[in-house]
Amino acid sequence: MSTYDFGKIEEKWQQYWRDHKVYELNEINRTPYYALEMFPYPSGKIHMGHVRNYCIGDVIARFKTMQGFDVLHPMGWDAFGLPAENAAIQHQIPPATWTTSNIKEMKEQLDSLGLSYDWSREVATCNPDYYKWTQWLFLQFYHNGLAYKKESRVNWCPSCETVLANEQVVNGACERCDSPVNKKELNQWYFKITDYAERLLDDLKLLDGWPEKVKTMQSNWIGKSTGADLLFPITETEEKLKVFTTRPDTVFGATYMVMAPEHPVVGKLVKDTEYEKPVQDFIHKLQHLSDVERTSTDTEKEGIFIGQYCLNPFTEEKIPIFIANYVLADYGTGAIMAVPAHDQRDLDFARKYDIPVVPVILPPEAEEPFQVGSEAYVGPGTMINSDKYNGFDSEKAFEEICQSMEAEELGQRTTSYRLRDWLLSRQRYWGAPIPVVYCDHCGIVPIPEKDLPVELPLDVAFSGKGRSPLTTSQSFLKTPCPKCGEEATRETDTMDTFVDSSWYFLRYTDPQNSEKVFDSALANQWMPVDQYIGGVEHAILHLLYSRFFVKVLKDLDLVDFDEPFNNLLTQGMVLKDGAKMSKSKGNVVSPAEIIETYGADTARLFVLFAAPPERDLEWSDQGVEGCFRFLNRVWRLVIEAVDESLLSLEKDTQDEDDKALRYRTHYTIKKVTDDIEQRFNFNTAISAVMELVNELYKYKAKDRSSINGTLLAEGVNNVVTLMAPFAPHMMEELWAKLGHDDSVHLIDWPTADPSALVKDEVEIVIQINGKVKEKLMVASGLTKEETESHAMASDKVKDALEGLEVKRIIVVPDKLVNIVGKPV
RNA sequence: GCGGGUGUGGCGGAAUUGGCAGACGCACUAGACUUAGGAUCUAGCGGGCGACCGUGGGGGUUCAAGUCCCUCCACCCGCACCA
Repeated sequence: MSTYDFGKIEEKWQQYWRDHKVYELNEINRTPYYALEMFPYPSGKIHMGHVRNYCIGDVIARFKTMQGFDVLHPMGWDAFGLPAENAAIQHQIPPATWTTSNIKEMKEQLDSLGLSYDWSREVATCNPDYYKWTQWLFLQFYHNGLAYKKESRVNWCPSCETVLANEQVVNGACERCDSPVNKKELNQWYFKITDYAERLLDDLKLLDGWPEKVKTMQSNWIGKSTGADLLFPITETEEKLKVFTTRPDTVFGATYMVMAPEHPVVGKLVKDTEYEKPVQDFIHKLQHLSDVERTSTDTEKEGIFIGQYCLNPFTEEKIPIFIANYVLADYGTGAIMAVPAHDQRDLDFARKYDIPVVPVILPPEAEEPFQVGSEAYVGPGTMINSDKYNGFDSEKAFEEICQSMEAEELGQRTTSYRLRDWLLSRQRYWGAPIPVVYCDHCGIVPIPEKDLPVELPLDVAFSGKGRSPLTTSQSFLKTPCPKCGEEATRETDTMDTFVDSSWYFLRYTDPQNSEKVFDSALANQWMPVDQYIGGVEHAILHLLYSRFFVKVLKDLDLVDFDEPFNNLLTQGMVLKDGAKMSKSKGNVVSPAEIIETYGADTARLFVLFAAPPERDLEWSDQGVEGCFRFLNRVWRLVIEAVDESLLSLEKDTQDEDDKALRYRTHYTIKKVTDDIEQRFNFNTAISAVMELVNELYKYKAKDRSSINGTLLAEGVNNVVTLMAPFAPHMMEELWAKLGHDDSVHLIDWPTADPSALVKDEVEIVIQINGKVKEKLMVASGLTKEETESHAMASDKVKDALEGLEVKRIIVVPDKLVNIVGKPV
């Protein structure tokens, strides 16, 4: 008997699929289905997270193909980014060389898993024929007022004289030279994603196929809050301080003001006063802290009075202005009215600096006089200490105060979003150059479309120091102004790699188009993506940016849909010993080694079997062994059945065993189909096939005369068919051994015969007071009354009811009877 | 801090709509075959002698709770320049 030689089989079928272009898609004849997995950053080697992600996608793609769809299943490379530039600095390898060789290596590893990609559509974001269109899209944003420049702060290493990514800042110090990191103001490009905040929020309700948790996270990230902008006159100046508050109803309790230390007006207010020096010292001290650290409640609230006062227009009282660490410049107006009685952060601050705390809302069960304790009251209630609004319900006061404030031009109702505009400038080399020049005469001039792409130059130095390698390239830096022809300077910043990945799924629909970003008809035909699969760590940024891009493209009439991804599956992490696999923890399992030892089919089966896709997966070497054993069991089942000529045995009658086998076969078809299609529960799909295999072994072991070859063949063929998406190489081989001459991946997915699923008898459970006392086999489909009389007729039940008075009987037909009894 | 999630045998997990907790697999134990077994096959496998007890802890709703409600605890992930 032939043994399972996975190495040979996998190589053979991968070759076959390539030679026969099994997964290349040219014209569409059937219903289109777009299956997409998040493309990887080409770090050089695939890790188990990739294996998991791509195996999930591959099962879906193969399954949908067998169900009769024309499936688009492409792969590519998110190829720009920081690691390539680090490699260039460390080893003096050009980023392009490093990236290209990584792509080659990773592609071989992906192929070794037997994934059904249409490689003819491969894209890499670092190729000029891709980033040409990234630049083109930037220009469309620019021309439509969606790209603009403003000052923004970056992490700055004074020793390397370079900008650092958050990731490169370790405990406030530069990861390379350990110097303390500063902040520096730079003029940078932004996309106006905030213009789309409302639509990005609203359209979440179109996304029925997204996990609730991802929608919630996006909604919270956008962070819509309604409230009011209020104007507080600053005494002794003509200035007014604008604050955003979600609680205009608490304005009578505002006893001080706080501005963000970076607020542009702060400098003006303290200029040439005794407060100037301490304020500047305070600002300096905050510089190395991140927003998370600054606003953490673990961090003590700290602030400083800046020597100025505001007039609270409602109470007419003079209240002091502070700057403090807990107010952020980017949110709202960068300044708040502080109401210590009704905001915990304000209360903590007020207590520390001895500022009056005036309650203005009485909690429902509290009584006057009301004292604020250590906790601020943030709920609704009855207005107090609020002049003519006293006694109002706080929600009503909210409305009245807003109206009065608008009438007296003291402010207006507004909506504020936590979402900030998208900063896309990166002071890096390995990214798509931002296609603009700066001309002394004409200012900012976009590169004309015909001159795209603006290619990355090769005459650059990688030192890890200085503003960006691009500033060292003379061939790149100077160029004639497209408008006036005078010498101008190119923008040396490149784009955030999230820009590249916000539209790659559109390029796959028309990857070789050299005339257009993509053909709209093709995009409209394939998009939205039917199933998108990737890590939950992308739940916010990548997915939000992609949604934003599609909405802009819709407004530009390039596409006719609103959302990029109809269905989203977020897979969990791969863990070992309870922790994420990482080099530093030394708990990495290399996919290549697993494939070498057990074959790709075993590796695939394990990552799909060990946990449902949404949950974290705990790696287990022994679990891998188990999957390998199961595949061997399938192999022997088929080979033995063929070798012993069992599949052609004839038998006219059908006995109980035959019926049971047929039921099991069709039950498994239904179960596997449902599990893949409706729940993505590949683990339970696989375990259902395991059960069928166990049944088939038992059946096969019977005397030859009692074996129905047709039913056995039906079972065996279905095992191979149902397993085809999971273990594609072995099933292809077994399919051939079963005498078929077509590819198992191109046959029709089986459907269960409903007649085989009808059961004559069912087991019902009899409970007394919720405890199981008896199990009975009864005919299926009985009425409640019939079921109840079966239950009451049981001797065990009669015994158990001894001394009990029956109060109630609950009957769930075909399932359960619960008799509620009470001691007499 | 803010936001999201998870918690079931020795382990990974199953229980899809509130209806038999522990499917399937791993590990383990015993046996068979065998020169040998890290192959394969057979049987057992939550705890307790038992009545019973068991789904992170406590409380509740219900004839019935892993599933619904309240509360507490533990752990994990994201936080805008990693991708």
